[in-house]
Amino acid sequence: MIAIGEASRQSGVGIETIRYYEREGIVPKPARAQNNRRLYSASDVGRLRLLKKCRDLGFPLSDAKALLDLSEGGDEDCRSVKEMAEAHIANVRSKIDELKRLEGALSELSANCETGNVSCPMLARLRMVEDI
Amino acid sequence: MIAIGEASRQSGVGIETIRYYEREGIVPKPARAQNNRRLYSASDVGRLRLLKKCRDLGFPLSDAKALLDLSEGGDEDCRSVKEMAEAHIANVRSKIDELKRLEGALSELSANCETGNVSCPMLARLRMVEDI
DNA sequence: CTTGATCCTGTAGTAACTACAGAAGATATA
DNA sequence: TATATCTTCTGTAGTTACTACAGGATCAAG
Repeated sequence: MIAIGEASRQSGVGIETIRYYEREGIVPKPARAQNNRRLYSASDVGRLRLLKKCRDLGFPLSDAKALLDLSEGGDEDCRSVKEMAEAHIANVRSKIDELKRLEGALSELSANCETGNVSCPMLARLRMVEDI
Repeated sequence: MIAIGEASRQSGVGIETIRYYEREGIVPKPARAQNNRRLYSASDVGRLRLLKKCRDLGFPLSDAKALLDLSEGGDEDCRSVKEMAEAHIANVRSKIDELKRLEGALSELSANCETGNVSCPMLARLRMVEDI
């Protein structure tokens, strides 16, 4: 059983975030030592690591929690996992598209901007762009 | 001079958001009718549209405000505009990369998940992934 | 025994909105 | 004219997912 700092190091989840997950009921309340400090087991750390991975993959915390619950439940309903993942993939793809268009628009704007100009043509363009 | 609902329609900025921008000092306080309702001019709407564009391009509100101020100021300092845009482009590019890796990881996970399975292999994988 | 690291609880702040509640005025229809 | 439905007003609180204190207790090392 390890303290919260070590659990944070091993899981990659910040100390304050671990306590926040506990407050929100995302993870169960951990054991406590006589001195009232939180004590984490290997499986507690495992839970935190799974949460971290889901969050890094961009799942909202609510989905991450659902995934965690499924993974605890034993009778994991594969369909809902797959559905969640696929909805999320679609999401990610449209975000990529959006950002690509954005990148194009921005670099075009920036290219037209000669450093040193007093009246900035980039702002002028910005005022007119319709096709973002 | 138009009411806030019409200004919202013409600018694409939500009514509550317009009032929020006003509270935060992002846009100047508009004129008021005798009945105390806000009245917007064409240039008020123009300001809102510029803000909308900046926000759609992903600039944080603080940058959007700076851009707006520059565009009002007449003596627009082109350099700071260009710098802002370029910092933002770098940002956008790294976000795209991140999302692409993410998309790969997710679709690999999802592909390994046969709908109907009781014990979901995707969750098993999720528990092990290191290379996000 | 003192220093510094770690931990505790509880509260408040962050970004950028969004969503009410409750009241007043405006517009359209019967 | 009465009624009903919109739109707007102010002010406050909620959202997401943390992050940052403040003020105090405890622990480990020298």
